[in-house]
Amino acid sequence: MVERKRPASSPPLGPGQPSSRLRTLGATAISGTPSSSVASRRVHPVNLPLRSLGHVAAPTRVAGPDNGVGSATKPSATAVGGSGSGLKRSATSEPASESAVRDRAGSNSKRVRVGALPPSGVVRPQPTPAKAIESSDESDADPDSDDEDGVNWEDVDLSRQAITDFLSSAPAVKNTPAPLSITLSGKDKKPVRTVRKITRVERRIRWETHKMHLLCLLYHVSLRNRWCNSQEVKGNLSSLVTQRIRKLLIDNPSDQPFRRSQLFLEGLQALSDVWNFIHKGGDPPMNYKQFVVISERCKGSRDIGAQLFCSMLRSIGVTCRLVCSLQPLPFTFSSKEDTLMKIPADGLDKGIGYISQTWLQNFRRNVHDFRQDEPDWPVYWVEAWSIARRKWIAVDPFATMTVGKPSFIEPQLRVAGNMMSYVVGFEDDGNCTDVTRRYAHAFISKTRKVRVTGTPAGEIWWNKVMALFATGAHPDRQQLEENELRDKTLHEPIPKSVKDLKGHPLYVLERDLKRDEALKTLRKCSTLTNGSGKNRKVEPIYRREDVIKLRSIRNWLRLGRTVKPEEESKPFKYVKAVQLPGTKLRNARSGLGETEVTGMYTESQTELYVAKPLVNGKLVKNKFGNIELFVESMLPEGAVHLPQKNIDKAARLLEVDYACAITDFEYRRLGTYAVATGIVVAKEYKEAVETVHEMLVEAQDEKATEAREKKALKMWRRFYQKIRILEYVGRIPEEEEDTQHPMTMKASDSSKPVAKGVIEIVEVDNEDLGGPRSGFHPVSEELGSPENPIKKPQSLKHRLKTLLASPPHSAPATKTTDKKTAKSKSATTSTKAKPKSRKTPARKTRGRKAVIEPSEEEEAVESEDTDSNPFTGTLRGNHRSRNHKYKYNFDADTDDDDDTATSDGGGGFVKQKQENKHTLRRSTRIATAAPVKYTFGRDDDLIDNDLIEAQPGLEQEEKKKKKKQQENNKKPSGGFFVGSGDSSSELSDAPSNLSDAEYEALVGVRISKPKSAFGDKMYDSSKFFRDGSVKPHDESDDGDDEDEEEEAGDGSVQSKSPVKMFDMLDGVHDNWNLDEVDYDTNGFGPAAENENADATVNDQEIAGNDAEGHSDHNIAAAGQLSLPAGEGGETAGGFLIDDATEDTMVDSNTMHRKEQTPKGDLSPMLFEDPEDRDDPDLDWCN
DNA sequence: TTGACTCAACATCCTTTGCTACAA
DNA sequence: ATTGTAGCTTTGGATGTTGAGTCA
Repeated sequence: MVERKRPASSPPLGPGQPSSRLRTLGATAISGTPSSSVASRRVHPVNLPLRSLGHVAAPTRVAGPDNGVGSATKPSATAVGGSGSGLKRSATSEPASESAVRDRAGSNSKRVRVGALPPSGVVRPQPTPAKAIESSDESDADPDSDDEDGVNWEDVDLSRQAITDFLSSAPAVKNTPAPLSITLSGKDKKPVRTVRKITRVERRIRWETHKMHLLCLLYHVSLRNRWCNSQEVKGNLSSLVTQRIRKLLIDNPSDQPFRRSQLFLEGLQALSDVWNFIHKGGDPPMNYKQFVVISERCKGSRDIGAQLFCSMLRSIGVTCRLVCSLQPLPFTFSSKEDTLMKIPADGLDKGIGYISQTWLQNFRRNVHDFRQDEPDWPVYWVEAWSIARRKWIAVDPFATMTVGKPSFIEPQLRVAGNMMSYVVGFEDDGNCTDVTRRYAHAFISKTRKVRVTGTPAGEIWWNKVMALFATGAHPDRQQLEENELRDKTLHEPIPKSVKDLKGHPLYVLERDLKRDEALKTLRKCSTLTNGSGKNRKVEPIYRREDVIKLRSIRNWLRLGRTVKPEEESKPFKYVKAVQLPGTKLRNARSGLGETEVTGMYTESQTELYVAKPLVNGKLVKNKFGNIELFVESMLPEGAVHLPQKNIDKAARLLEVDYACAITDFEYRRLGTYAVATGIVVAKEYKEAVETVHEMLVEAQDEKATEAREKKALKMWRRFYQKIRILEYVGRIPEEEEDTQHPMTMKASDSSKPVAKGVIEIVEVDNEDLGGPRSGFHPVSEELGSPENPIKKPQSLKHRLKTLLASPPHSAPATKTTDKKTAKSKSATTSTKAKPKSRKTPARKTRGRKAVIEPSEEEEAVESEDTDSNPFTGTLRGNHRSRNHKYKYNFDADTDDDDDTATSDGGGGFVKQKQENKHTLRRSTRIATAAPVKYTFGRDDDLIDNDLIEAQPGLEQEEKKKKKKQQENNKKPSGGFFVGSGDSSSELSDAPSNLSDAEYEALVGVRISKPKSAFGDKMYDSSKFFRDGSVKPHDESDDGDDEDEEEEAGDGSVQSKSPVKMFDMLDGVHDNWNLDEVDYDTNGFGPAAENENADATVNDQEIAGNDAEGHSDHNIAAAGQLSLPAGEGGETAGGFLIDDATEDTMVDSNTMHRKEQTPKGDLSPMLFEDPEDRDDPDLDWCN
């Protein structure tokens, strides 16, 4: 019935079973230690099948009509796990009565049915599977709580009888409809052998448990060793040592060494004979006091005896070690382990496939009551240092009763409860030494395999552990011992079995050679004879040192070596070729046949790879246009490897010959792909390329800094706005609420002020207050509604267009600007096609791709670019080409388009570099000043124009600023506009928690003083809101602008009667103005309306100037405008620079910046970024 | 009883130079 | 229209390892 074999009652596996003695003693250390927690984890899976049942585990296990295993096992497990106390009960009612199990199973019949579900593929109606599964899920709703609640693994009866009864019962299984017989009844077919699955998790658990147990045991021995040093204990024991024995043991340097050695051994033997009253059996866990008591009574186990023996030796001054053969739980799996139950390993319980009875018992039996008879081999003994022989003498006074015979101490077989795998000796100073090699007969071939040191990682771990206990107090002694142990290991006999030879570090069978291994010489050192009679086989055994590593040509190349030409036809051996599917496919496509075999070569058949040198200063690349550089020695002579990221951009910019350096390969689904790390260039270009690269990086950093500053400013701004709003709403006098105030409008959604609504406004607008126009916008724009999703990318565009069509105060300028922009765009488009018509720019190589040199045509285009007017379409039209050449990236480290890009001067590298250095230096300033100029809050094009417009002549500027200042004195300098001049004044004068100086301190930029955004015009907000909230337009426009998107998003409406906003602005009130006012509120006041008009002119002028020959109008413009500020400080030409000129300066800088940065980077920072809403960093602002 | 052998199930090694959608 | 880049998806056969089971 039971298909899965469970070994007949066999004693628990030796290796897995800790010594009872050690266990007893170790219980102190182990009980309640992680070991037990692991144990509980191991037991806990008993509960898991419940969950597994829902998944109906392993059909293969649920096999056959008489395949009781699958069905029986699982339901059993179910029952056990289902109750969570099933094993408990069976433990108490020993053996578990069949009826009890039946009852349990019967009461859980639903589960059992689920567990007995047919395997997948069997067409069989499943009785209420959902319910069943649900049921099982319910019952296993909280496996952890089960664990906590009560499955105490220590209470589980793991006796063989109980388990057998338990497993063989499970009547519910018998009563279960036989779904299993349908599918897998193979009549007389031999049942398929089921192989126990040992999952990786399970293996890992054992491995970790093993290590943990080792640590516990080590600590335990360490503790006992310390107790042995106790004066109390030593005092109790020293009286047992007779004078004769003392005389024998105490070294007399005047004697002959041999005699001294003999006397010492005699003394040890004599002392061993003193003590023979140690009883058999285990010791309960004890504390130090009990240990002292035992030392007085001299009654205890052999383990205690050995410890006291050690103490006794120390009491008379003999240097000795307390030696212990640690018995950790094994990490290996043995077929002789009595498997308790199989637990279906499904997706959830993967890894906990089996519970080993033996394994668990090893925990259980830590209790001294479970002690068995003493084995014949010790777990504790002593090593005494013979001064005369300069050697450690093993003394086992109680088990083997030997002195100086270490080979007697290892158990001959792996007897139950005593496997020698780790033998450690603790000296009186606590120094611990691993002395396993002294006692293990076959340390390399056998013992090594059951130690963690069998793997490199394990070796490292063990060395670390040993280092913890090492004092290094006696290096000479340690060195002597190490030599002795190494010598012993090297002289271990050659194994006489295939098993022991496998993986042996010194010897090898030819059959065990791996695919890429070979014997360089057939130097036989022994033979292995197998079988008898006609099956007798004799195999030669070779030395491992004769094994050499072979590699294919490609793999040697990976190591920087190439197969000698004369050896290529003579591989050391052939192996079957391995090709990836992708490679196969490629070969098939290209008509290449599959290679059947691969030649493998030894290192002696190879030589150092020497890359082809440069030819005429050009790198010799492979067919992919790259250079393979798996090791540095593969670098061509005269070339250098520049591994910096994205440095190829610099090389392309410089138009120097370079090649991507292929340093590795990635293996992916569809093939292997080269990994390029930097580039290879001729040495002479190194400095230039690196310099350019540094500049690119610098530009990138600037960009990042700018973004950071923007973000910081944004956060402060939101915070500041809210504070101001709060302050303001707290200050609005009752009478002022009669005014048509947007806030009150918003609160009441009518023109009637509602005093209490003010507070509500703040709350309602909580989210949107953080927006760029927080609280200063028409309600209709501020809040979205469920019907009107926030994100309406085109609405702003439309709005702006509307604005531009009939702006209240700067319509001509705006129109002009718009036209110009359109014209520019048009020109851009038309001229962009120009290079394309000539030739499509070569696509930038991407790592592995070959580098395509620019053609002459492109170069011609490039030269045209140089001559082109920076503000003409020609330039823009060639932009892509230049972009390809990274002309603009040089400055801004971006490849993005820039429609307002200006000429880079058209010079060569040096010139370009110098100019750009200047530019970069300026751009730093520009970057910091950039936030200020973004106060327009319009489309990028508009901004551009504004910025351009804002570069008037100084004279004009001066006048304008003066005028504006006057306006500022009259008008509210910030905040939104309200109908009442008084109230606006109230608002504008509202104290701010953040001064401009604070802003400056924060972001390191100079902030212009607030200006009036409205000039002399007074705005009637009631007009604005006369039709209630407005809904932003949602027209299909380009929608490119994120800011527009943002505006649209903010502009979503909660209004009941949305009206197209801009249609009713009457050219007086527009959102733009509101924006401006809002920005003014924050001290980022935009140019006044007149400015806009003037600026347009100035823009044209500047453009004209540029057209007349400014190679870098930015520099010119900036120089023109910024110099006074830089030199003259705050004033220049009699007006405040921070008020007006600085704005202008910023504008000019913005122009400059814009030409360097992609369009997207020009997002007005004072527009709320859509992402801000979800940005946790900004949450505190809300 | 032990070890060789086979089987089964995984784990690991070996291989060794794109494509596409989308955003700018 | 062009170009840069993120993301895709995680091969699959051979070999090696380990434990179960059988047999000599």
